[in-house]
Amino acid sequence: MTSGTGPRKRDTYRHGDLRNALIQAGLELVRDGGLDAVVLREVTRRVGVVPNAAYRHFADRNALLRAIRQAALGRLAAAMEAELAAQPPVDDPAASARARIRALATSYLRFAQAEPGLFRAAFSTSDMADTGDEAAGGPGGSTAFQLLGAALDDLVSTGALPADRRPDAEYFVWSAVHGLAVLLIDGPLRGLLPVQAEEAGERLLDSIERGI
Amino acid sequence: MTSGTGPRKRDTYRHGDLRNALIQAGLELVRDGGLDAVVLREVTRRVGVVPNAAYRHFADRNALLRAIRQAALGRLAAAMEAELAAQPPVDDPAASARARIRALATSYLRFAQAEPGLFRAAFSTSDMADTGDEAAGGPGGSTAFQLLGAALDDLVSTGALPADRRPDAEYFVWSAVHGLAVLLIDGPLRGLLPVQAEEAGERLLDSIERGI
DNA sequence: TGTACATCAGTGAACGCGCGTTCACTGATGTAC
DNA sequence: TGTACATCAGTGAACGCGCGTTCACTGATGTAC
Repeated sequence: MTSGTGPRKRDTYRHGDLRNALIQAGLELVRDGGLDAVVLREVTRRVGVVPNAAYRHFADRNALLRAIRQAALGRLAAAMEAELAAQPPVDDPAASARARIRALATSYLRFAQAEPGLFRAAFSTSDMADTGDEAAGGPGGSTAFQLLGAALDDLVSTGALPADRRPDAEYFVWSAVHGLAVLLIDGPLRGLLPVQAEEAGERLLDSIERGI
Repeated sequence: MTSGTGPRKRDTYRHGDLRNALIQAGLELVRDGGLDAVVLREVTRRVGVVPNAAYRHFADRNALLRAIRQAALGRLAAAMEAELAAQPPVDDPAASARARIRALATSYLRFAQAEPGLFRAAFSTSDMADTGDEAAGGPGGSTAFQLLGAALDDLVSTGALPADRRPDAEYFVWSAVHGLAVLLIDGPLRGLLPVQAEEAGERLLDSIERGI
């Protein structure tokens, strides 16, 4: 056992990857306390570094907050990409595109339920005078929105969706899915079991496919 | 002109309605700073009262925060009720129920755009260890959700919506509308003019009616 | 109508606290010769 | 391979600040007689 819980002991004077370590510790705090819980001193404490060491890597607390939020967005995108990659191949290209949309929505909802703290932080704005920084993508580099847009494009190119209904369809789909996610974690549907949530997601997707 | 800006001068020793005044001042702070901006000392400062006076009316800062959040929810519900009341009468009862749903959705989206601070606060949860208090209604006493449910019920009773599609329909409708609201104030659709937002709302409602 | 009194809303002063940020520093690391 | 040196990541100490909350108080108001 080389490391327990609590602040890690460094054997080197330099940390090596402090910037990243601070973000990870920040995510941990966000997980069960929201962005408000990201107290600069507590973040550095967890990493086992003196408070002002953070200033080597972030201009101020706000910059750290922004980086953490971006990281949360990145995790969401990564979860969606992973689900997409795990999808079994489907012969019919139209069915494939439809399945991808369902996979994206499902993983979105699952992430929200599994990581409500990160999910909320990813979409929180009231803090950090939001200097319009863009959403972070996953390892593949695509944001959640872009993944959805691509799947909808395929739906059109396979003829499964009339081209005149394509414009802005991602806004409708994303709105519905995001709205359900909010209901599930903070609204009247909070407390639903994962299975029930999955089912609610399926029914929502039926409605979406009808409505699109 | 009996009162200017800044802390009000009281002519009586007692305030008379301090509890309510604190909530109103809190809403003002929330409007452009989010719930984080609701600093107990600042709230009392604005009302022209000493900080600890707040403790006559709220157990602690968190209780004040909860009351403010409830008030924000109440304002939303009130806006929706008002829009409903302003609706011209329609002969066909099915058309009337549909119109009411559109009116509710429209006012919801309008409120989000006009009062993003209050809207976010109304649905924020990360703060204040949320001891499951229920959503506040408008003057009529109904919450946003209940108003929507009633309109959907009417859609069924007029035969415009098959009864087997009724269950949980409000979740779908609310999800989509709430999701769009979030897109409009914090997402990629932020910055849309009110007219454009109105149009996006209309198109979303077309999709919803198709999908429901 | 007048007086005595209890209530309790708001006062005034103070507390300890942890925060974000600044400064001048130190010493491990990587590079040039 | 060995030495001198510049870099700059992390240190240590300190700052001023405004916060939430507590305490014992005061005096306007409403009520009982």
